[in-house]
Amino acid sequence: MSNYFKVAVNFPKINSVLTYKSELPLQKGQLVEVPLGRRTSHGVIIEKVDKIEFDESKVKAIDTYHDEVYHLDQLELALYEWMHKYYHYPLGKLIFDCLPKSLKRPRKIQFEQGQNLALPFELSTLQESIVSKIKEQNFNGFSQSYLHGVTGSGKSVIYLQLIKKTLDQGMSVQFLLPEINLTPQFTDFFKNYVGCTILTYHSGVSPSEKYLIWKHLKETDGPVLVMGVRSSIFLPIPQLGLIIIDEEHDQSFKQTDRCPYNGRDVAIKKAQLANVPLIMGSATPAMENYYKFSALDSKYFQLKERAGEGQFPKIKLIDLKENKHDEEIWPLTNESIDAIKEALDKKEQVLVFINKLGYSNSLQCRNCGHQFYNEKCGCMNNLRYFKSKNCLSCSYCDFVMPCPEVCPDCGSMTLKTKGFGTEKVSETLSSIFTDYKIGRFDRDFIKSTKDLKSQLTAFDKGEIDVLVGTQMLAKGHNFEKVNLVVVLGIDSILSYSDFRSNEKAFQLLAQVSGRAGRYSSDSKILIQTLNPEHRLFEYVRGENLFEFYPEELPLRELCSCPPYTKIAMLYFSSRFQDRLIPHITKICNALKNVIDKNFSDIECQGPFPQSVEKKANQYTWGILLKSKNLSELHSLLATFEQNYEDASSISFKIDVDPLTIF
DNA sequence: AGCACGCCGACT
DNA sequence: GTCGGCGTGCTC
Repeated sequence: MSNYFKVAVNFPKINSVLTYKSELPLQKGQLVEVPLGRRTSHGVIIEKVDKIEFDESKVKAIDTYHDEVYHLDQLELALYEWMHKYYHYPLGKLIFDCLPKSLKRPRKIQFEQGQNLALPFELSTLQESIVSKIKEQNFNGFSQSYLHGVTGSGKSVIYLQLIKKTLDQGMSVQFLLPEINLTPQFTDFFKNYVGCTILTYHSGVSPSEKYLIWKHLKETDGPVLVMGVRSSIFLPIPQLGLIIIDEEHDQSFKQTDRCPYNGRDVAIKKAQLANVPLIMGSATPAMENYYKFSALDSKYFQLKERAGEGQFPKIKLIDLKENKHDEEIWPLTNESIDAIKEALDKKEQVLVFINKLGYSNSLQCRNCGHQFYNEKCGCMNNLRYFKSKNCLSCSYCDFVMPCPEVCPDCGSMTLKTKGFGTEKVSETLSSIFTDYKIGRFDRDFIKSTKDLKSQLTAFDKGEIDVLVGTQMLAKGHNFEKVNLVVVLGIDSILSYSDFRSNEKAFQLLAQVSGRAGRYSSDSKILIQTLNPEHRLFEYVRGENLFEFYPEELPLRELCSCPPYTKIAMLYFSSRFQDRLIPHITKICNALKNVIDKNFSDIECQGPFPQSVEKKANQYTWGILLKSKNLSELHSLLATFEQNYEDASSISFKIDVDPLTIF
């Protein structure tokens, strides 16, 4: 007499839960191997069922047991099931996307142990009062608290106190943070002052280490502190007692490939399912969270002052309209150069921030005007020029070609560069400040955690005087001798037309300005812009950071955008534009029909092409769904999935809570 | 996603 | 003739 089991199988159809039979006493959450079509696949036992509602002869038998390290517990299974429903993503595929590779022969590793030192300073009155309010009011089962505090206001110290309280009760803490924040500087702070095992989990951790971390967590009861990026939310933490999400607003919490989940929102759900408190923090909260928390007195805490002697930097805007082009120093201005010179004379260090990689945005023939596109992937965007690697590369896929010596059209020898990136700026600075060392800090220059550490160490030791970098530079690092930050190329960010672009530009500028004057009372930010009257610049200064939100919220309400509505995108992709457009048009019309009849709260816009319509030889178009009512949105998406008929060579993807709608 | 079947053009 | 390109269909 065999039993029937529902098994979530690793394949990409929305109904990836299939029924199998077995004589074995299989447990919920157990990993198994099952026959699927003409092959075998991985699966997870979801539940035992007594009856099946279809032809018995079709049911196949479960093959074998699988790795016990990944045996899912009740909480893990519930979390995956919630994600499956919320993100409309196949359950089986979701689970196997989230679990690391199973290894037969992992190499040994040593886990780090906290030093349990006493704090060498006392908490401020404000910090102390926030800690005790959270402990008293929000530490009893699931609750959410928010720390809205400027850079340097001591959010970390508050986290630390709450971590210690949790560990003292024999419970573990899960600490989530953006990839780039996982620098030794940041983690060492916690390693010094807690007494338990500390596990760090990020993209630099090898499959072998990931496997062993998982195994360790499954086998231990002892309280641990896990500090990790987005994907660490899936770790099976023993005796979970607290979840913290630092830099909650950061875009890297959102996964862009596979299941487009937001690690922050999954973490909130996890805290709720595990019935533990959750703390979020940021200097520049996501609009959604400001909206949700700012009216909740007992859960929302503002820290408006820097804790140490550090003062907010002064903001100085340099109007590029008044600065004539000077080939020698372009893209910098005389004013920036003078300020950098002054700082270097004082033996201080300088950060220069640009949001672009490489040497120039594009190359163009001076003679015939020929431009270089990525013909292979088909997108009509210019290839970026990288001087030291002497190549042209596509910003949207991995296409790279060697830089041509002459124009392929007319044979002319002179190719001119247009626009600039980190490489160009560091070259210009090197030619001006010949006695100083100019360093770079971007994805192109820093490939690994090792590179990151060594570049930061070099800067700390003063081996580098000016550090030129992208976003990577803007997050989390504390530089003692930096009192000047120069910001270039911000105009291209201000001119995006997404509903979130103000928020993004604001967060970026605020973060960049948070890098200066952490330990000084005299620091400044120079921003080169064609648009110095832009209202965003008003809010970037520390004491004004809080004013951005009440100004921005009404605009969101006016355009029916989040946080006032929930949105989802439906993306359709194909190699054939002439099949894609009629198909998505038909789908969109059908959707609008259904919405008219049954979903009065939903608004449907589109179809429209993605901002880069063709990428890696695939055309992509989208449909936008907006709703004041989340459950209606989900029920429409579910209806769509059930009734959608596959069309040949067209794939589709659902993105719930997309970060961008173009 | 795999994996096989089947249909068509190209080449020993 | 048959090798292999890829379009199509199915997975308890």
